[in-house]
Formats: sequence, C-alpha cells, structure tokens
Amino acid sequence: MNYIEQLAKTLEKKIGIPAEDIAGMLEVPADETMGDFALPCFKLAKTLKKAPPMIAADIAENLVLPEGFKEFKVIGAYLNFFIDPVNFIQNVISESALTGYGGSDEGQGKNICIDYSSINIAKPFHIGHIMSTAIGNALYRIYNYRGYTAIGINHLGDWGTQFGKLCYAYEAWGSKEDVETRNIDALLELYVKFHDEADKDDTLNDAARDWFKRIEDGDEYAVSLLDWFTNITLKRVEKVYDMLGVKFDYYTGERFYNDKMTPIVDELEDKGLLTESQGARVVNLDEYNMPPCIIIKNDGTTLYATRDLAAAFYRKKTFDFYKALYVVAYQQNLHFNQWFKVVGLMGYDWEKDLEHVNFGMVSLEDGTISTRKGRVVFLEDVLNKACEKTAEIIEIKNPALENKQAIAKQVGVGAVVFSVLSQGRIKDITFSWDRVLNFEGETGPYMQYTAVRCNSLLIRGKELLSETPDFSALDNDEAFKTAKALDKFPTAIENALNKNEPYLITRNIIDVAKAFNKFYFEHKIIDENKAASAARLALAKAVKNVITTGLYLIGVETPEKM
RNA sequence: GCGCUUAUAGCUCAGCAGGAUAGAGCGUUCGCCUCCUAAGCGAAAGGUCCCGCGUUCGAAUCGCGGUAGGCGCGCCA
Repeated sequence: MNYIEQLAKTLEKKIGIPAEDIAGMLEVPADETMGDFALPCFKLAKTLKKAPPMIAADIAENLVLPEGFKEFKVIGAYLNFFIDPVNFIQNVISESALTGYGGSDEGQGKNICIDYSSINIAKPFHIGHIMSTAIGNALYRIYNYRGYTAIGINHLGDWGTQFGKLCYAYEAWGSKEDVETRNIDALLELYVKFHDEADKDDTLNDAARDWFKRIEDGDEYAVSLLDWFTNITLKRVEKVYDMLGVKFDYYTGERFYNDKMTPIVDELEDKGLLTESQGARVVNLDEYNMPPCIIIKNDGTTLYATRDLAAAFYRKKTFDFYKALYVVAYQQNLHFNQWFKVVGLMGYDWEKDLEHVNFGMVSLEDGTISTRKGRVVFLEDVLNKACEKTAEIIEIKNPALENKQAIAKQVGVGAVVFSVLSQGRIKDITFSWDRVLNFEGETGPYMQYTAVRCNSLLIRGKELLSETPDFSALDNDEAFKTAKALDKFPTAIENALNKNEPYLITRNIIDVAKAFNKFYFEHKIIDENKAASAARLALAKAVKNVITTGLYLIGVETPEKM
C-alpha cells in the first residue's frame, strides 16, 4: 500500500485540489515524533486564500483517515499524520526479508559500460586507485542488481612514450631476474632512474622515443618487452583485485585502441570538424566555452582524447551501450567534457549517454601522492594492515572463532572499502591510517557486526521461525524506526544508481544497523513468548538481509560470524 | 585571468527537487555486560550552516555578488 497516495486521495475530496498535487505537498517530518507524514498548509494559502493554520483546522474537521493510518494532529499550520506501526512493520518485514529486495529488472537488455580502476602498467597500485576501483565495482554490482548488464572495463594505461623509457632503462640497467622477482618495484626503480639520468643527459629521451617507435612499428623484441611488463603488472595487481573482490570483463587498454583511431580521425576530417592550430589538428570548442580538443599532435601522433574517442566508438559498436560511465578523478573534467562534445558535434546523439563519474582526490597528510618522491601509500599495504589489525581484534574479542584468517580478510578489507564508499564521491580524501583502521562507530565492521548479531540470533532461535509471528510485539519506537529504515532501502538503491553515488546505499544501511542495534539493546529478542520472539526474529532476519545485500552492492562481504 | 568544484560541531561527513528546535560518527567527559556477540547502547559538552544581498509566508538548501581551499586550462595521461 502506498501511504502517500491513499492519504492524498482522501485529502483530495476535503481540499478540492488534485490528489497528485497534494501528494507533492506531503512530506516526511524530520522529527519523527511529529508524525509520519505532514501537510504544511502554507502551500495552500494562496489558492484557498486563508491563513495556513485555519486551513489545517478546516481540513481536520470531520476528517476520516484511510486504512493504515492511526491518527492525525494539527500543529500550527501543519497537519500531521500517524500511521499504524504494527501494520507497517509487518508489511516491511515481509518484503525486506526477501532475496532480491530492492532489486528490479528495469534494466533488462540494457548494457552499461563501466570504465574503472584503469591502472597504469609498471606503476604501483596505490591508495589513490581505491576510489575508481571501489566506486566502479559498486556501480557494476548496483546496475546488475537492477537488471542491467554491466560491462566492467579496465582501461589500462599501457601505451605511450613512458614505455619507451622503461624499455631503455631495462636494457641499460635492468636484469631479467630482478624484474621477475620484484616485478613492479623493480620496474618503478628503473623508471625513476631513467628520469634521474635523463635530467643529466637529454639524449636519453631521444633513445626512449626510438624505443617507443619500435613498439609502435611492431618490432618483435620491443613488443615482447611491453607484453612482459604488462603481464607481470597484471599478475601483481590481480592479488589486490582478488582481495577486493573486484572483477573486470575486459582488460582493454589504450594499446587495444591504437589501430582503431584512423577511422575516427578520418570521420572528423570528413565532417570538417578538424582545424589546423599551431601545427596540430584540433576540434575548436570556443562556442562551448572550452579550449580546443587536440586530436593530432604537431608531430602527427595521437593523444589520449583520440584514444578515448576510438574507445567510445568501439564500445558503442560492440556493446550498443545504454550508458557508458567513466569512473575517473575530477582532474579530468575538462577532458571528458571536451571529447563528449566532439561526439555530439559529429552528430551522434549518444553523447548524452556518456557520463563522467568523477570523484575527489586522495592525498596524504604530508601532501599529494608522488610515487617518484616516495610519498605514496600502497593499497596492498593498507589492505594487509587492516586485515592484521582485524586479526588482533579477533584474538581479543573472539579467540575461539573458526576461520579467523578468512574473516579477518572480510572485515579488514571491508573496513577500507566501506570508508571510501561512505561519503559522496566528490569529496577529497586525506588518507589517514587512524581513520581507516578505526573499526568503531559508522564503519564496515559495525555493519558486519550487526549482520552477524542478527545471524547468531537466527541460529539460536532456529526452531521459532516456524511459529506464527505476533507482530504486535513490535509495537515500539525501536522496531518502527528499524522498519522505516528497511523500507527506504529500495529507494536508496534507485537513487544510488541514478546519481552514480554508492554512498547512498551505505548511508541507508547505516540507518538500518543503528536502529536495529538500539532495538536489540532495548528488547530481548528471544524469550518465553514464542509468537512474539518469532516476530522479533523476523525483524532480525530482514535486517540481516538488507545489510548483507547493501554491503554486497558496495563491494563488501558479510561474514556469518566474527 | 578564465572554467569546474568544495565550504555545516575540535576532526571526518550527512542533510540541499525550500518547511517545524540543523544531524551522525570520531575525539573529549561520564554511565551501561551474573542476561541473546560491549566491533554494542546511552548521557553531557560542542554551531556566525564561509560572508553579503536578493527571491519567498519560510533559506544550510534557490539566485546574484564576494572570500577561502582544491582541480583544470594544447601537443602527458
């Protein structure tokens, strides 16, 4: 039953304006003690030409509430309505305990390309990469949950002159054994050494360019080096993705699109969009208040806008996406705006389906991340440390726990992911060990703990689940608030999807957990009254389902015990 | 200089298709385990919602103008 609809329909007769309009005026008071729904009568003052408090009083006179409502009160210009809690709680529990609660098939047959994580070959996976990876992974799951087909693409940074530098450095100073054993660490050292040496001797840069030319020309040895660097990077990074539970459907990077740019450039030429500017070929965007989008450099080579265009066309052709999301930091706002506009200027209406899902910067307490300056925190270290700390806590709190290591991983990694996805994307984050390693309050472990608490109640009260529940046992504020939070879960998922903001789900399940923990503290769940216990357990079951589902959607696992 | 973006409690953040007394977590101080997992629950203290003007019955929320921080502004990605 839809409360607002019912209420609006009832009020329609009383007030004399369409139920739709009334529904739009109804709101949920911030303070729950005021009521479950409210009609601020200020909004009616103009049309009815009466003072708001008078209007409220008039409507209240002889008002008969629809089913499901308990009472109403007039407070000043507000008309406040109270619903019947037991009825509501019972309905919410039966829905929210179901598998697939909040899911839908609205996205049937629609492909969503999600470009996320997008790591660079031969570079370490550091804390800055967590944002794109966690947000993208969450969106991947959320879209799938709503029936879409998400296509996860790791758009590797595997092309460019930096690989010429790396080849040169490897040939000059590297050793096969060292790179095999220390992989990315060795490659990074070589890369840093190249820059140090190149500062002293500029001819190295020419040599690096030659190396990259060899790669471009398909020189077998040079290409095999790049392949090798790519493989060892992916092998190393795979471990982190495994820990995070992150999967990709494609690892197609810039290199993949290298031979797919010519048709796009030709089309731009044919459509007369390219103009000469300082020796480069650009799309002029003055009219849109943006600097030109450079397609071809003055040395005839392409750059990333060209590759992103090629990738977009490839994805449109291959997947016929309903939407293509680019989970990339806000630093690249202009870049995406530019080439999205170029797609539009080429005459393609799917420009509107391209979306830059941007997010804030991660910096360290002593400044921005700089791998070369050694100012960096590796993601692997963060995850490992979080797991170690969890293991220590388990030793203190629950030393008899089975599978301690697996659970420490779920909780530790979950804490890191949860903290990233508990605030809006756009906020910058200053990484702090204290903060990610804090497991109290509104944190991942708190969520998991609440679900585990429900789980152990369900195990303990197994045989009560067959009883017919007496939902009147849930006639209290704590159960009511919990049910209200559960009820908002589907809307939270919908909003998270529409805004590409996973934290909206996070916030909702925090509300669920807080409300339930309060309920748990105030009420004994399992007691002599079997029917009442069954009702309380039904609530626990719904809470467990919603928290587990919500955590899953943001990429966090829920242990059975902890 | 131009563009984008952020500004709410000591810290980190919610709230912003305008509504009643602005919320949470952390931190601080103080309570609650003979009882279903205390990674829990509660209390106290803590506010110029960056500033100004405007729109409105009503502004943290909308508009305009400022201030401060972050990011970006052609041949890196």
